[in-house]
Amino acid sequence: MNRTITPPDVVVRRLPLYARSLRYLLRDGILSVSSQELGERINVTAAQIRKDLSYFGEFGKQGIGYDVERLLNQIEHILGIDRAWAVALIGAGQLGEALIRYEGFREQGIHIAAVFDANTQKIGKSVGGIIIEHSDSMSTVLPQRNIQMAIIAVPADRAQQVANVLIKANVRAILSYAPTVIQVPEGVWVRYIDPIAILHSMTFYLSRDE
Amino acid sequence: MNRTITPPDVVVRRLPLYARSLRYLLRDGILSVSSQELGERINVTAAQIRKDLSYFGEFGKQGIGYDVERLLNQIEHILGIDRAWAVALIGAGQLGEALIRYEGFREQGIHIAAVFDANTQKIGKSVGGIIIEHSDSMSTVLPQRNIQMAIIAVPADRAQQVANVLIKANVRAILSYAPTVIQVPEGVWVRYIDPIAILHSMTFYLSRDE
DNA sequence: CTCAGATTGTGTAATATTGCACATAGTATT
DNA sequence: AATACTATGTGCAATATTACACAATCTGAG
Repeated sequence: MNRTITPPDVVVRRLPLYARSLRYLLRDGILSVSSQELGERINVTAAQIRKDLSYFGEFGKQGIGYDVERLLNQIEHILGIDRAWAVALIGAGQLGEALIRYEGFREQGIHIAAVFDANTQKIGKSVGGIIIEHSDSMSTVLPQRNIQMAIIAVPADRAQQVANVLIKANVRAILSYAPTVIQVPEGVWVRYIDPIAILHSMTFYLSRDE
Repeated sequence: MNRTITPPDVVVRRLPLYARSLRYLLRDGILSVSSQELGERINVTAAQIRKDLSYFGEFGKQGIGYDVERLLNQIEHILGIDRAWAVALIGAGQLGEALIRYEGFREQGIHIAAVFDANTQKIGKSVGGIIIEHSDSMSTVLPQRNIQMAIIAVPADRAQQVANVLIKANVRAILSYAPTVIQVPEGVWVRYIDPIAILHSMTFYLSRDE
């Protein structure tokens, strides 16, 4: 029985994809789905889906499959996304502004609750209904608003300093758009969005066979 | 000897990180680096770096380490990023515009050579010096300009259709920002940028210990 | 020219991840 | 109530990835 051991991170990373696919099924009025069908939609084998889910419990019915709405609710509960999360955004440049205006975050329970920038010109300015605050106020504002998650959208050479402040202010999950690896202590999670690295890894295959 | 077998994709994905770190070292005037030092900067073990590189050749000197500039050049050559790549961008919305204006792409040899949108209101408009063209012209324009790589920045429900057209037009590498899995035939590479999925996978750990 | 110190490249072991395949259990049909 | 289907949950096998550890090799000092 898998349920007794902690799920590998690869499994945790797939759960949001399962959840999203189930949301689309639900929207399309599909009430029931098999691991086979779900897998075909997201290019994951049926066995993998079943095994992944087995880390958290038994959610299907033999001979039938999964109740879409029920499984979605269960996964959302497992991930803790059955509630909204307050997130801080650091860096209100081109990218930062685009992120603030992106509707997808709020729709999926990601609530940008604070925006910080180091440029005094920008402080007090409102973007998408949110007032930009000065970076120096991070360490007081973050604990006040109980923010545990942050998005870094500053230049690479400032990312580590920003992360250090975040960590001191008890932020424990960071999504960084800065093209540099951030050092964090045990217990803090960092993930990266790195389009250039992705494109550069694909050029390998394009170069190869031509 | 590793060099005789094709490198696993995990290895290929790490190469751009090695390259970037080397670029930073070079910029800082550091001429030589050991696998140990390089690894500490990007949180990869020294053995992993050495083994990864061994898929492509021998680049270091025993007792010394690696010549930063030389290794960087070699990796850039392996990845095929020692030249510029023409990339198409599909979708000139909020996100698309931010991507066009992002300097990082051009600096790293990613040359946005065409921008398409389905909205006739936007056609002919110039963004960041590039004229937006109509999506219908993709199938003729892409082969003309010999574009093999594309970035999808359209809503989820249009992503698959766009991908289909791209593939017909011989695009073989796709970076998609749309929150949905795209089906592609053998020989076409797809990767995703999915900040919501990333944040949702981190909330798992935050929920867990509180 | 020899020795000490450093660091690579890699065979092999260890670990992690994925996939197979089947007993089990549910539904539908007759 | 028996049979035929279907699809789950999971033990185990297969594969993939990472880490270890050491012989080989380079440099520099004396």
